[in-house]
Amino acid sequence: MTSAALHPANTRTRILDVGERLFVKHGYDGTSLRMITGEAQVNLAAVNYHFGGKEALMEAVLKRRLDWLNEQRMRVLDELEAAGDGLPPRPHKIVEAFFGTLIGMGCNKDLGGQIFLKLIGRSFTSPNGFIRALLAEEYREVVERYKQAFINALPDVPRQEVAWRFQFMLGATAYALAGSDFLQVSVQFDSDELPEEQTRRLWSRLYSFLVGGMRAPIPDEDLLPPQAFALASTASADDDSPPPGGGFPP
Amino acid sequence: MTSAALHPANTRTRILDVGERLFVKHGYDGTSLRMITGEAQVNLAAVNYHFGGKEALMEAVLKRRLDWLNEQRMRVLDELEAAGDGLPPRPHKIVEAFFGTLIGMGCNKDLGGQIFLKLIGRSFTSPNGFIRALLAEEYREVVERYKQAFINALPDVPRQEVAWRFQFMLGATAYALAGSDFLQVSVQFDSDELPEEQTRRLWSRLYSFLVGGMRAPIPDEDLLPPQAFALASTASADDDSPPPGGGFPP
DNA sequence: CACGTTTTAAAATGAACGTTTGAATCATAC
DNA sequence: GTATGATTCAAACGTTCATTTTAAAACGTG
Repeated sequence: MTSAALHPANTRTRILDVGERLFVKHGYDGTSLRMITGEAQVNLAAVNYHFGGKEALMEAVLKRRLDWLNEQRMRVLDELEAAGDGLPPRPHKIVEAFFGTLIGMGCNKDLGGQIFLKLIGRSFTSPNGFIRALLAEEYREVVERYKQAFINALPDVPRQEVAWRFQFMLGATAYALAGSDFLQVSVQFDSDELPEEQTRRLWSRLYSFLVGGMRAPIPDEDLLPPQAFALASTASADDDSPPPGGGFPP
Repeated sequence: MTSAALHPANTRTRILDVGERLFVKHGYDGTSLRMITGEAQVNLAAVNYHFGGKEALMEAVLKRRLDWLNEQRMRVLDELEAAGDGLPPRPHKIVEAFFGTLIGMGCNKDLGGQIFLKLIGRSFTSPNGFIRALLAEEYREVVERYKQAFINALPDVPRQEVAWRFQFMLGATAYALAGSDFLQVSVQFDSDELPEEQTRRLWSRLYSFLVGGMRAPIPDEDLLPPQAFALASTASADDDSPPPGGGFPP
């Protein structure tokens, strides 16, 4: 008799919750089914029974949140366009609709909270192809619609440019969410601050940064990169000499 | 006799080159020493002999590029400050110095090219603690100096704000470099374009986005996030009902 | 040529991995 | 009470992993 009574939910949900947390902490490859089932206090075979395998579990973990998120995003954009009397929504409102909806999930434990924000932030650059493929498929419809909304809202900006800036915004957001140690070095957290309060501060700052980037002047096509581009002479990156004595080899 | 004559360099460098490429393709956890030594056509034990182990190999792969990159960054900022007659460099020149130096490496095969850009882009959010710790240590000095340069260049922007925007810029850059499939869906590449040309176009677009974000108005502290924040009623993310018939369980 | 460094080869270690299996257990309806 | 289907369980499967240990072979250099 394992003490399942201590836990809030059934086996399936417990696996999803623990899996979500451990996939964030150690990555997909770095998380074993034994770690998950051990912490969730369920049997090892339960994952295969309920989901069919490790990949299918990851898929279920992601879809549980993404389905809700993308429905919400569609609904918010619906309302935005309905309120405009035929006029396209302003760019900053579209930014708010797409990214604000995501960040908002960080304040709601029932929606995964900050754990899910980290998971989604890291999944975009996962080395596992099936994760990126799943995300691309889950996001395709929503991204297509929002991209069109941006294009309509910014008639003077070339379509290509809009697509790139969407990409940059996604990156700045995903990266801020992924929350590396790096951030904690470079940015001083008020350590006794609630996560929800942290998330709100993050949002106000991210929001103005994204809108600022989205409204930037169209880049000069002929802009030349700095001197570092295409320099070949000063580079001696390969070190063919043997390692210094005392280190390896022994 | 394995055909070592086909390869351009010695064992050490061949391991570093193949390791760099495979760590990008499959991630650190997803790359085995057998994959590396097999593709590099060196003995399995060579990694342990030359580097001491898998982690030490990853460390060597990263340091080979980062040492050069950070020296270059220091040098460029030196020149920028020397040319200013006591005046602090303009913000957009600092952006160019920090991120342009990085992007420029993508055009130089001897410096790792786009492979290294992807590696560094993904390493920041790696689930492996020692990788993030290594990056934090390698970047500490340079980031501290550039952050101070930004603060001097933007006397009206609070220090905290500068740190956050630095973080956002890093994210947008790292994410653009990590180059998920997502980007290739959302952005149409001219497929017969040279990687160097791609990198130059990326830079001009990224540059204007970053500068635009850096110059955005200071965010309103009391900005309230959209309706998605702290909503709890409509959420029913947990599905405790058994899976539908036909799927799992069998 | 001789010597120390580097590379190769093959084998073995112990641990951890995802997955499978068949029996035991539980809840529920007859 | 017992039959039934869903769930949980302990145990084992075969594979792969990083690492270590042998030893001999190839190499560059004084």
